[in-house]
Amino acid sequence: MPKMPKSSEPDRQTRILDAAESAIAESGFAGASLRDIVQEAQVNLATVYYYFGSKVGLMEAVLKRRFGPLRQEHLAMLGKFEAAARGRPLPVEQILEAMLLPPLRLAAKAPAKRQAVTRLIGRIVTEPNPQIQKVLTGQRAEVRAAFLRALQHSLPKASLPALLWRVEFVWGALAFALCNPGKIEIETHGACDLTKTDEVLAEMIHFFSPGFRALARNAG
Amino acid sequence: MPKMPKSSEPDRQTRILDAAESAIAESGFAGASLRDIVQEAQVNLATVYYYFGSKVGLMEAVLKRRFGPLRQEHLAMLGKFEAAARGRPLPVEQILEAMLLPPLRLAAKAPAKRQAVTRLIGRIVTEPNPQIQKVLTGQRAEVRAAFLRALQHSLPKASLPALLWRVEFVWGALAFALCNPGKIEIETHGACDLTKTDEVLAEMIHFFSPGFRALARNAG
DNA sequence: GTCTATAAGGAGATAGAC
DNA sequence: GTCTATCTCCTTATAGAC
Repeated sequence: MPKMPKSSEPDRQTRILDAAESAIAESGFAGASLRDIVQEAQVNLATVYYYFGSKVGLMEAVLKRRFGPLRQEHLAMLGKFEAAARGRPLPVEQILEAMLLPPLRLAAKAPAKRQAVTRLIGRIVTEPNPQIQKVLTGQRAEVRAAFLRALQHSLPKASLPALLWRVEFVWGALAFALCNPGKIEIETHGACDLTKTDEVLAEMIHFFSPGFRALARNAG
Repeated sequence: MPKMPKSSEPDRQTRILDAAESAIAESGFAGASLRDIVQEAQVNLATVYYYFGSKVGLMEAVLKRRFGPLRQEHLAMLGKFEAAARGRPLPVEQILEAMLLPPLRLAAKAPAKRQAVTRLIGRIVTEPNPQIQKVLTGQRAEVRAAFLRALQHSLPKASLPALLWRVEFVWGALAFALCNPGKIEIETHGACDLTKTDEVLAEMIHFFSPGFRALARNAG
């Protein structure tokens, strides 16, 4: 049975992953240095190599820790809705909720970690490095395919490119909102608050669903 | 009269800016190294310091070269539509066109530079470094304010937060689509092609305008 | 598992010759 | 304006003691 320290700090691997997440958020994957990371995590430099093998290994572990569970939540939520619908098409509002709510919940975490988690999303989205991308493209494709299937079922008259573009646009709006934590709040003088998950979710669903429903009428 | 070499390569400053743009696209602001940049630009390391003073100075120059003109195009296009409307509210489709077309045009540049330019947009969007952000926040605020005014004029019943969120969502969808050049094309097996500016513009306008128009009816 | 010590090279920046 | 040479510090990574 692994140790569970009664109080204070998490174990070394977790501290390293947390620190790495912060460093990536601040400086990107290439700019994040192991020395900054081990200082913040209060571990020795060699500890990183013992647990993660290399810098790339650590980066991959950082991504897997967050995005593995996220993928599962996406598929689980969509599956729950589909099971309840018993083969009938889902309303686009439900499909959007299954797309948006898991990442919004992830972003509503404890304030100390919130900025690191959300900015990590932004760093990934814009990272062309193949070694980093490879960790995520597989599961991204799986999640996108699931949502695309649901949308095609609900909007049979819509063309495939129209749906593909719209899925990209929704991901983009979400990623952009998430990866600028604090900035949107400041620039809108508090009118927009990303931590109010329910409000943001409602706003996004109200904004996007008419654009999807328009595809039900004409061939899009 | 400054030299204009008859053929071949642009001048040193331009070569450095181009190379820096590529390096930022690949590795981010922190990860881009001057040594990689000068090698690609085929200039001596000291040349960077002669023309740009420091790494930060070079980064700022890279941003200003692209985003100064972009801001002007945004305001010019919106102003043109508003002049033609003579005080009457603009259709949301026109406001969206003025938001979307200038960046889409920028992204449709010569193939060699296209990826660097579009990924630069992504890198900026996700960069929390204050020194980098400071270069852009001012003009971003000006452009956003202009579009917000136009939207409030066209949709007087809409609440301010509803409009602010929607503007963020549109920017996000655009930035996300732009900063993944090539990836969307591949993942959709060619169904989505970012270089077809007119198609992408039409797709985005069709997707977003119903969500704005919905605000004309109810208080959003 | 955790540490010290160190290798081997890359980083930004500058002085000074031409 | 352009270049060489160099300073100083930081980088990833590893060998080996405990």
